[in-house]
Amino acid sequence: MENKTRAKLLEVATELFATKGFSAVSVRELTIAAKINISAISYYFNGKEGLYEAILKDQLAPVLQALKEVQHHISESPIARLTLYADQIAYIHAQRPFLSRFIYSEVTNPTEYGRPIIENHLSQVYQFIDTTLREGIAEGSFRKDLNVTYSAVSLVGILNFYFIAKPLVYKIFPLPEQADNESEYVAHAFRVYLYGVMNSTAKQGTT
Amino acid sequence: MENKTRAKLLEVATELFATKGFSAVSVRELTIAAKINISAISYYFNGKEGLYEAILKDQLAPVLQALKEVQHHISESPIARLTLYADQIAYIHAQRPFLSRFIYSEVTNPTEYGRPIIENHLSQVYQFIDTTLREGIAEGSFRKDLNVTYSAVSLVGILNFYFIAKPLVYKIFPLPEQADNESEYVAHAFRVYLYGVMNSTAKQGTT
DNA sequence: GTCTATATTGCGATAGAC
DNA sequence: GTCTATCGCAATATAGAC
Repeated sequence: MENKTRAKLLEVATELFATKGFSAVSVRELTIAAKINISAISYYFNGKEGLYEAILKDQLAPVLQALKEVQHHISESPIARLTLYADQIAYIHAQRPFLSRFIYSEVTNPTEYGRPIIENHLSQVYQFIDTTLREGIAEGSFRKDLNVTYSAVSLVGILNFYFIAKPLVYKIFPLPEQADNESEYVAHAFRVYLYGVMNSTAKQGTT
Repeated sequence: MENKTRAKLLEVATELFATKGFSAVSVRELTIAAKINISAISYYFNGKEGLYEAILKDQLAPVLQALKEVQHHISESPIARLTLYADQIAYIHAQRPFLSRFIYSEVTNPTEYGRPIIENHLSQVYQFIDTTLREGIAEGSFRKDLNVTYSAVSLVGILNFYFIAKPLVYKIFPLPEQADNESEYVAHAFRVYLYGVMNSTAKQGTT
């Protein structure tokens, strides 16, 4: 029970920053929503920016973790490694429903603090995909006429876009909200992508 | 020479709103950057919000136009229609380098004014893709085990993500900035997608 | 650790002179 | 159509009482 105020503030601020963006949220709004005193933000986080930084760091922690995890599987095949990456994306986004909003916010409208962090994260992701695609091409699994950079962007786009578009998509196509559609979508999208980049002579065994 | 002030304001505000987001831009910042008087915003656009609305409307106009254009080609094959759509995306984004930022901003952190507009636009896009994919499946061009909703999201994701990630990608992989990489990317991504959703028995004639 | 009260700054908007 | 001056308000932050 030590830090109920701090915890409540983090919880409320995560949702508000995610949905409205950093600048559109005021500290008053935060403290009213969290039902805490206005001075608590300075007390615990040294101001609004400190609070945002703490939240961003917390949100991105599992992404860094996942990247390290994937790096430990260099011995596996390129396709297996990309599959592992896709699985982790589904898992992480299922755990953190606001993560994609923070990332997209920082990509489209970077904050001073967030920009270098996001750049570093995405850079690592692209390096990993780039390397893995090159190996897959050399190995003969992927088509050799692929532009590796473009293919890397395509993979990130096809896997991640769902998480930001989700509320909109469910508004347009009222599907049954089921338990684990994150991983269902990612599996589906990853299959489309794999079929799209694979060498046509080797097109089996991916379901 | 009638409206140099108004035009300059629109130009500067488009870039600033696109890169920083609506709330993070102040009217003072705008008028200093445009070297105009602070009262011009109210005079021409009835305030900051009116200015943003005018810009958003202007940015989205070609998207609506493109959707109407595509609807006129119902007689063509599903693949031809999706190809036409992809071509138009490349063309529109090449013409409007800030468009993707406005769209992503409104999707991740909607403004009061922008939300319904963007929802309507994306709804039309998804309806079009949904319908076209269903036809393609019925016709036998696309795999019949596709989840149509997921496949629609995947197409939008794979085609559009590049435009928002572009500055970051060029930072990570310093490629030669060439004239028309928008349509080059879209063509590449669309090919990957098509290979991914097509019926494997019909896999030729798409290059 | 929580509160009130307040300092300070910047915000968006506009009245009214030119 | 452009300007200066200023209004009213909300922003973040903090000093100091409890």
